[in-house]
Amino acid sequence: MNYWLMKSEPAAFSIADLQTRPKKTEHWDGVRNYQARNFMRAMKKGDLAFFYHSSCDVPGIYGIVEINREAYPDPTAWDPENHHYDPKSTPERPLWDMVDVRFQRELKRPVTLAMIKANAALKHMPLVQRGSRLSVLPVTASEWNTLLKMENT
DNA sequence: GCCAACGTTGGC
DNA sequence: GCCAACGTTGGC
Repeated sequence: MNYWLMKSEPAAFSIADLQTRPKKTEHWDGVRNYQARNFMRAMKKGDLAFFYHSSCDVPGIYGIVEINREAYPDPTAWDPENHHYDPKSTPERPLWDMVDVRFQRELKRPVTLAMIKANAALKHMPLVQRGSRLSVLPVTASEWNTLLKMENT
C-alpha cells in the first residue's frame, strides 16, 4: 500500500464535491505533466491519497480518498472542446492517464500548508520544496502518519 | 543540442 | 494582481 497527495483547486473540484458524486467516486482527469502522470501510473487500487486544496484562501490537506481504479486513458485529452485538450494524445495512442478516486473522509480540520511547512519531519516533502508544482506526489508512510496526527492538534 | 520566449502553477 | 519557478516549444 502506498500513499499519495493530489492537488485540486476547490473552486473547480473540492473534497466536498467528490462526496456528492455517484458512488462518491470521480475520475482524476486533466493531469498534463509527465511526472505527475507517472506517479498516477504507479498507483494501486486501495492506495490512499490526501486531497489537497490549492490556489485558495487556506491551502492544505482537507480530506482522504482511496484509489478506486488504476491508471487508464484520460479521454478529455482528445476532446477539442476540453480545456485540457492535447492534440498529441489520440484514442489510438493515448498520452495522458487518469485514475478514479473514491471519497473516504474529510479531515476533522484541515492540515494547512503553513502547518506542514512548520513541521521539520515534513521538510523533505516535494510539496514544500522550492518551486515544486507537482499536482500528484508520493507521501512516505512516515509522512502520512505525521500528517494524520496533525489533524488532531 | 542550445536557449529564449512563452504559458502555467500556486503561494502570497 | 504579482511574481518566482518550472516545463514546454520551436527557431537556429
